[in-house]
Amino acid sequence: MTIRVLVADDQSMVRAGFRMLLSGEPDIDVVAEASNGLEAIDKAARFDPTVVLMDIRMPDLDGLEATRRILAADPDARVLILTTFDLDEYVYEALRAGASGFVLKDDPPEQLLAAIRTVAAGDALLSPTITKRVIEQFTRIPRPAPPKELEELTGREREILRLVAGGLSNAEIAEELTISETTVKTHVTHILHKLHLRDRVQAVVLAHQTGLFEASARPPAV
Amino acid sequence: MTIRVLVADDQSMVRAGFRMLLSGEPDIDVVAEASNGLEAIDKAARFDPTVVLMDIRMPDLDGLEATRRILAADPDARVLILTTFDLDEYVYEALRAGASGFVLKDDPPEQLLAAIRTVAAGDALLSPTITKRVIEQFTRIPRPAPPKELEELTGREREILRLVAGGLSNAEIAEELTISETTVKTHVTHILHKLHLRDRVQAVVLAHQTGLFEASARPPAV
DNA sequence: TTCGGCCTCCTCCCCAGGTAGGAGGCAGCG
DNA sequence: CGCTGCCTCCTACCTGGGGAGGAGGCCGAA
Repeated sequence: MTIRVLVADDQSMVRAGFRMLLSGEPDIDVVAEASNGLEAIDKAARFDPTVVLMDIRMPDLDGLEATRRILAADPDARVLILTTFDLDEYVYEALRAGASGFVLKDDPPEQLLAAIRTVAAGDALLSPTITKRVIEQFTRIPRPAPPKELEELTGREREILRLVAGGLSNAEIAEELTISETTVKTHVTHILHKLHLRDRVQAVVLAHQTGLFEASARPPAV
Repeated sequence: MTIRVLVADDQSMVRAGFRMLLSGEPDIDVVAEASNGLEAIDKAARFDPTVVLMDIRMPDLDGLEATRRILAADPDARVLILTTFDLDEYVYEALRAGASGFVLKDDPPEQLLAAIRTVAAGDALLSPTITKRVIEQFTRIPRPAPPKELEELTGREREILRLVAGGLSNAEIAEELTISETTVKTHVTHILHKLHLRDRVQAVVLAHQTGLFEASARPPAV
């Protein structure tokens, strides 16, 4: 099964470069090109590529917004962001927009190919320099002292609170912990009562002010 | 310049496997082995390896604590964490402990080799499946990296956002600013769209993480 | 003057989230 | 043994919040 690629970049030289690079790979086909965001959305819909290689800086509509819209239309679409600059803000933006990966145009060709295959396989990938920064972001932590009332929470409740503080909905939390949404609601209700809070929004505020969120950001449980 | 590797894993078969795998690489030498955390710390100090391949589950002292201590002794040390299960909830803890990367033992050999070289070069790396999870975690949560969109907010919108971040309901905000609740809703809707957020909960998370919520610290009444 | 951005307010509609109340399973403890 | 706390899940109900869409007034820039 060949990997169908859409190349979206406003510079024709870059597109040509990718065509050239990818033409040497038997398992990868470039099925379309786009020179701006709007075109990318259109072609993505019409050619249904396995992977969209997306530049960020493009006329008409930038790659980030284009990514958002493509993902909105087809949540299963995979977008691999290409960029020349390794500016942080774009990374976070891109990830939040739903991109599956982020590579630099001057990464070595084998890395680019590997990235395309990785993303096509449904995994995610960041180029190493980017990974490093993401990890650094992720890692730095403050930690004040928690109010004693927090201690009245059971282990499970604290776990739930952490996820609530991460901005997750009850449904997402349920999926995360593989329990029913009803159960999540029960826990949330108990948390609110114990902490004398009105709604989850206040719980988020409290969690962040006590540093509980940063202190214990937890991974998804697959 | 060859890459000097220390392999720390309690299973001798795993150590042997790595010796075998790495012996085929001219630029990589296994200079020492350790079968538990304490030994790993000791050998790391004595052999000064370029990269430490570290298992998490080990007797005496687990890989996370060993990583912390090695990093404490030598901040430039590079530790690449190995794990068997990709459900390992220790990913984040490992990163926080200062590990440079995280790979699965059953990743394809080329990936493992690439990981070692990447880490040796001073970059960071997560295996694709792990990256995917980190990203998922990362994306549903509005993240730091002050989104430039924050600047696109009008003065009024920012004012509203601050109050939202304080845990106030729309009605309370309306009263606070002596405008109608409808107007507040309109502003909130605009804020969410501009920042690409789903609901006010995520807005609160974002506001707190970007430090936007400084002055008007009005915690939810205990 | 016209145009666009901002602030204000409205209606109609839907759903996620919170409340109330109950219930079964399980483990630890006196 | 029975009691208690925790986790799990359920139904039924109501409301706050968010989406969509429209609208009028004010002000500064072109």
